[in-house]
Amino acid sequence: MSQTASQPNADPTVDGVPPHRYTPALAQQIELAWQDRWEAEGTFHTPNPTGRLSAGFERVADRPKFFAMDMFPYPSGAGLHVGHPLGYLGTDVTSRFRRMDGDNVLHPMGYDAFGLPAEQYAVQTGQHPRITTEANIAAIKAQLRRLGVDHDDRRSFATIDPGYYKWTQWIFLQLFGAWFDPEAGKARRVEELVAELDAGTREPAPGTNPSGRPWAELGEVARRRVIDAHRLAYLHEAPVNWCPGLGTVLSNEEVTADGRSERGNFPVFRRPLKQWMMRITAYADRLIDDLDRLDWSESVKVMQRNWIGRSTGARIRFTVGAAGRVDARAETIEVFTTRPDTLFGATYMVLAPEHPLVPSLTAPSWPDGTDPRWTGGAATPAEAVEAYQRQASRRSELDRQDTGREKTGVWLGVTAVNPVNGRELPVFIADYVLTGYGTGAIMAVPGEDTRDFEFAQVFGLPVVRTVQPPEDFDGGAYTGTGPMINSANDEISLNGLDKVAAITRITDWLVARGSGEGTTTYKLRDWLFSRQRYWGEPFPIVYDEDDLPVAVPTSMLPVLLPEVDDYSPKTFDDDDADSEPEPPLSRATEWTTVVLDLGDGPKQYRRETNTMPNWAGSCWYYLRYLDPGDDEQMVDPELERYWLGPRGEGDVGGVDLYVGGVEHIVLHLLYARFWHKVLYDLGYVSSEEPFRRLVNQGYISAYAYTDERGFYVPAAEVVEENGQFLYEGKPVNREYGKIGKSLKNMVTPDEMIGAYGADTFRVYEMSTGPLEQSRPWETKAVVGSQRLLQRIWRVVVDEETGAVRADDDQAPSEETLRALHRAIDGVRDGMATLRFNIAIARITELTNHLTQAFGATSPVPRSVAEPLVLLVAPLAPHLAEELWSRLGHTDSVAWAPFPVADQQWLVEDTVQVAVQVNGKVRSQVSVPADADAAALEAAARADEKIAGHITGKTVRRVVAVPGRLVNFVLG
RNA sequence: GCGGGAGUGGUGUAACGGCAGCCACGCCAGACUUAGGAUCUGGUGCCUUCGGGCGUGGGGGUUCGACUCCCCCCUCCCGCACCA
Repeated sequence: MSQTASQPNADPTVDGVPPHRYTPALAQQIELAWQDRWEAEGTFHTPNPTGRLSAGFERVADRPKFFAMDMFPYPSGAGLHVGHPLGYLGTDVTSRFRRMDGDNVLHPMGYDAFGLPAEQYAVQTGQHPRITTEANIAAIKAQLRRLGVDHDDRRSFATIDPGYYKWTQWIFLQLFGAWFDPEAGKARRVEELVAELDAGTREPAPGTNPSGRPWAELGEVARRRVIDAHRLAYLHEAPVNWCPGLGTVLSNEEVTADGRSERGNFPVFRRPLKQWMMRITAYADRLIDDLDRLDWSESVKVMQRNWIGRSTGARIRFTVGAAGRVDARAETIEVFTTRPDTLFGATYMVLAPEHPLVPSLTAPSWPDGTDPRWTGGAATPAEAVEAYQRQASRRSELDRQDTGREKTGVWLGVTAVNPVNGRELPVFIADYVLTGYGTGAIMAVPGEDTRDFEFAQVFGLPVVRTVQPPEDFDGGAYTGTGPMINSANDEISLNGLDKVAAITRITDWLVARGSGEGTTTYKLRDWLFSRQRYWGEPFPIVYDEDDLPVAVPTSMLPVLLPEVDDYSPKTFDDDDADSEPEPPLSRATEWTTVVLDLGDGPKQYRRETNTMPNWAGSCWYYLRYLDPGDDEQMVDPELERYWLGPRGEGDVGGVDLYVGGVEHIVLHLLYARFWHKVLYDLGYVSSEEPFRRLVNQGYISAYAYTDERGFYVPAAEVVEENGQFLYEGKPVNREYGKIGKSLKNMVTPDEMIGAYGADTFRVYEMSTGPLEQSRPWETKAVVGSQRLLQRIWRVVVDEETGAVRADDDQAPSEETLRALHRAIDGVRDGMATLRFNIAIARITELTNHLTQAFGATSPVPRSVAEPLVLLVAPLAPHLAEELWSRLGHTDSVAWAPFPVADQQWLVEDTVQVAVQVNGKVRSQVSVPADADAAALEAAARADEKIAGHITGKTVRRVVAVPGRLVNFVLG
């Protein structure tokens, strides 16, 4: 452990420093000794109610359980900076508090270890990623241990352990072996689907049976394809971001606005590839609805709701009219709209450029007199369409969503018919309509939609208003509310109705005519689950002679990651858009081909060579903490019920406190919730949600400084003088940002622990604000926390003699008792609400009171000294253990009962009450705490200053709140 | 643009609708010291003619009373962003 910072305190042997002062050197000594003892004695071993980790359960059997957890770290090798431990310390303080207060506390820690950084390092060095990963894990473990966290080390694991990813693969097989029954609203096993199809009680779901022939007439291979299309984990040909230069597909987040890879700046192409997908969209409703049952912040819930993006509306079908078309074959364009009420205002239609109907709808030629703005300057619609499609395909998804761009598009040369009024609507393609959302086609209502209005302006299309705008409306699209207008035909009128009523009426009309129906769509897409990478979980899937996927039997798990010579995917010429991904595993030829007996004799199979994404291992790790050594099952149902089960009717269950960064709000938490719900449906877990209470800890940033050239200078060496910041005597400019090497403002926990000890570091981090709040780091302020711990130490230990100052016989004064119980009350409040700053402030007040009352050497009543040590124990556990032991206790303070405030000492006998005149405080009077309003008023009137204010005036009203204040309202 | 959150001393923050600024950093003074980046004690919102006045981003409102509740505006942070 490096100790680069200089110690601010003198060595204890130097003259002037008392020999038994709590110095950083002594803190180090105490901390290391207690960390060894905790480990040797298994102080933080949490007993399970049953199974191999159940030893000692009888000690905690009557306690309520409490499961506290951090988002586990990815061991990057870059090392921790002072911002990283914030959340870990928050759960640590909470778990220590809950243990002392009588809970059976589970507080484990594991490591998310598959992933790209280790693989890239392996590609560069040729070293196996496991080696660097394990070294990084060891480094983080040592840092966490040095912070004094109370993790149960027996429950630790990494996602790369074969004993762990065996069960990640097993969960994949559960998803592969299940389908979503929309009637039941839940996942069921594929065997049940087959049985219902065989029995004729169920038809294949829409889109799963391309041949359209009845199930009974399908051959075996065709039937398997139908089944495979139902599965929650399924293969799907989908457009992905293929980057030949990197040899891999990229997520949307990894592609820049100009269509290149964020890493390496290689061209990225949208191309269809067969990939594993997870049918998370089937769970969209439950993922939204169950948010209401979670103890999460509203902002996180809103983000998840937005990501899922549920919107209700209607599908409406338009038949394509005759204009310009020679082959009069009828086509139907289906659109999705949230505003079917505005159907009378539709004046044109737009398809996404990639819409499958585009080729068949494109007219052979432009009709005479076609507006030149509609043709894109092309001689025929086909040429215009081709040019426009090419242009659109070169734009990345991100770029297409840039709202500032002027609307573009071309006319297909045809019109469709508005079912409500027979109006002929020209059909365009335009890239402001997205392929993946809704039906990839819209009815355009420029009167009430901003985007459609913009397009209509550019292309000279008519605008029909169907919602009455207010008097002062100044044009453009009116998206507000108002009565419907211009919306009637022979059969139906919406005029005068409000939006909700109009939607209901028009939808009923469309349904009756067979032209549409109410529906719901989602922004959420199914989860792309394949990666062309080495350092991930292999799929437990092989392909047979029909090239169809077959599950590897559970008995053959785990499918171990094979050794390879080269960890990189095959890369191609940067612009080779037609190249095929070739994952690293595909080159492990002895591995990819395998002979297995899957029940019908030994046959040759080909293994899946993609690996799972990084999210897989983090989707379910909370379940594995319950017993990571279990080789028989993913999780013992009895343990799951105990640690995660619902606490009562309607309760979702789950981890009691989950702390982590905001960056995982959407993807990780959504994916984990999805898997958990599948496991719930299939009967493996009793809880409906994985994380009952979620807290996002704030970030710690730090000041950084630039010189006159704009270069960053080492922040640690900048001094402040008279409000100016100087580096080597020259003024520098102060900025504020992420802690790290690039801003030269890195501060590590190791440095702080070296300079002050872990307890001081813990107290400082916890004292700077509520856990959720982001905050600046300020090294110079750490000393305040050290001073506090020194004063607490001094309350118990005489600095000169080392003798314990606790006095068994002395009774504390009433004033001291009040200070103590106020502190207990406040500390409990702070602990329960994760506002550790409050808890520390109350501890400081008590300490300051004791320092004043008893000086540096007088005996301190044991009945006050001991509770003080207990109060600070969750925050500064090493210091507390040492003092607790010096006070004569042989057991760890970690299991000592947390003090309970006595109400008697929380109420005062007499209270100071403010006296206001016209709402302004003019005086204070001292009255008995139980004085009623009349007594309060009398005391206030008797006060000289008040008498001076009210004599000769008319007192119109007197407000007297017992225990609070008196307010004279003058007339 | 839409949605969410937040604006309080020099700084981090604290205040069941009831005395704004607890606690800490910093700063000022003192004690102990050869010394102080140690420790301890006291002071520290702003203005002031020393009576007091003004203060929680700005403006309104509700109330006897508003940092707190309501409306409008400003600023900052976060998320989403042509999602039909």
